[in-house]
Amino acid sequence: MKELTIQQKKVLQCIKFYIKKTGFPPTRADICRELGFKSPNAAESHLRALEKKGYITIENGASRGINLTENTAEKSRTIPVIGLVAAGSPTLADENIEKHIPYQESLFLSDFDYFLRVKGLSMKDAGIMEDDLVAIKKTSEVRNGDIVVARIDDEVTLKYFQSSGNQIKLIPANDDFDEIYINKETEGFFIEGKSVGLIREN
Amino acid sequence: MKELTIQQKKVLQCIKFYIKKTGFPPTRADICRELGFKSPNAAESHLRALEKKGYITIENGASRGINLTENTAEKSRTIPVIGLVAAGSPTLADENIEKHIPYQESLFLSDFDYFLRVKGLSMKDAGIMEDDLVAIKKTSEVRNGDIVVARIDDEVTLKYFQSSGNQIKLIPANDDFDEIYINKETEGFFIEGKSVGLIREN
DNA sequence: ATTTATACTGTATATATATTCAGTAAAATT
DNA sequence: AATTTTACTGAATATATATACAGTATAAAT
Repeated sequence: MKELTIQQKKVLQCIKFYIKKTGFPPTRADICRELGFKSPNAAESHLRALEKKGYITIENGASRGINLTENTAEKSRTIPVIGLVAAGSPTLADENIEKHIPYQESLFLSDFDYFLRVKGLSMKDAGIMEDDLVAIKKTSEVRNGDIVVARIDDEVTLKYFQSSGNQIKLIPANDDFDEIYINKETEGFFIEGKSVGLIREN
Repeated sequence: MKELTIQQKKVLQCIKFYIKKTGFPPTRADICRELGFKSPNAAESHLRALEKKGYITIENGASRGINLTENTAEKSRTIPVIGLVAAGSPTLADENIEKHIPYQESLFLSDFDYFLRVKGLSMKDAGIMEDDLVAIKKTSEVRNGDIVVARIDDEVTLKYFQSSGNQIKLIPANDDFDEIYINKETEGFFIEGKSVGLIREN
């Protein structure tokens, strides 16, 4: 989608805000009032620019006939689901994104950046099963006991985090798996984020 | 909230549908067209009735100045969280509702009626831990292998469902718990619903 | 028994609103 | 260097729209 100018962004924001506040779109005059324009044609031409760039549609002849385009409307944002593949980091790169699912703000207590699709049963005693979606917040600030997404070179795993001094222990929640010991300064080691919630689709 | 008449419901539905379709509310004339009225005053008086009963607000003088009230708008519905208490059934009675949380339609593949707050670890090997929220769809049509909410008199439990002939087996996912055997015709036995998903807040 | 609410038709109208036309000026693109 | 886009003011206007007023008729509430 074509980039918007600063003014066009302001007008678009104004429309979104107006709809949120009142439940219906603004008139040209409303936009002028909100943004300090003195001519309705200022609003009109911005609207036509937004239409041309595909951010809104305008129903000609109808009052308040502004409609936000699907990608413009924030009604239900979507969040990416990333597959936990043994080799390759869970970045937000397109090739790793499985799909997008709608989500509600405040679904979990903390906000988060993506869902990780769990492979394997290394965390089964923590109630994390194959194909579960773990909500991950991107951060490297984690505490002992947190369930973290750790990357060692190209290997990515979900484990309990435990550090003492310079040593870090990555503990699975399954007796069939072994603990992993790493030094904080080990090259190629990185904490991608931590789990803040979980969703399972039966 | 005061009950609506059949016609008023139709008008309200018409408004919702119009907004969904176009992105902005209808005019009086639009409503007349949709519902076959011949006078704009037919729409006008219905709108005033809906306003009086609290389903919409109308901004006087503004075109398309209709705003759906919070409880009317389905933007983000909330769904009740019911505590799974050993004695007492998970009905939607107010006294059993812990809180309401916002949820997004299509969060899970199937729709559901409430969240059940899990107590105990009888389903831990199925990845269902204490305090998890299990999305429950109210139904008595369940299949073998489904995780169901079963009620025996006042006792409510979450278990795997397994039936053969007239006998029903309720199987826990934890070796420390015993299976429960019941006859289909046993008095006081009832399937409240089945699990269609799970949410965990860390 | 009387009032109020429901459920409309039909006409009329003030005004809210989209939209066009005529300009000015700076910035970006070709 | 010429053209297009951006970013407005200012005025004018056809029409889209809310809304009031005058009726008719039935059902529900007080």
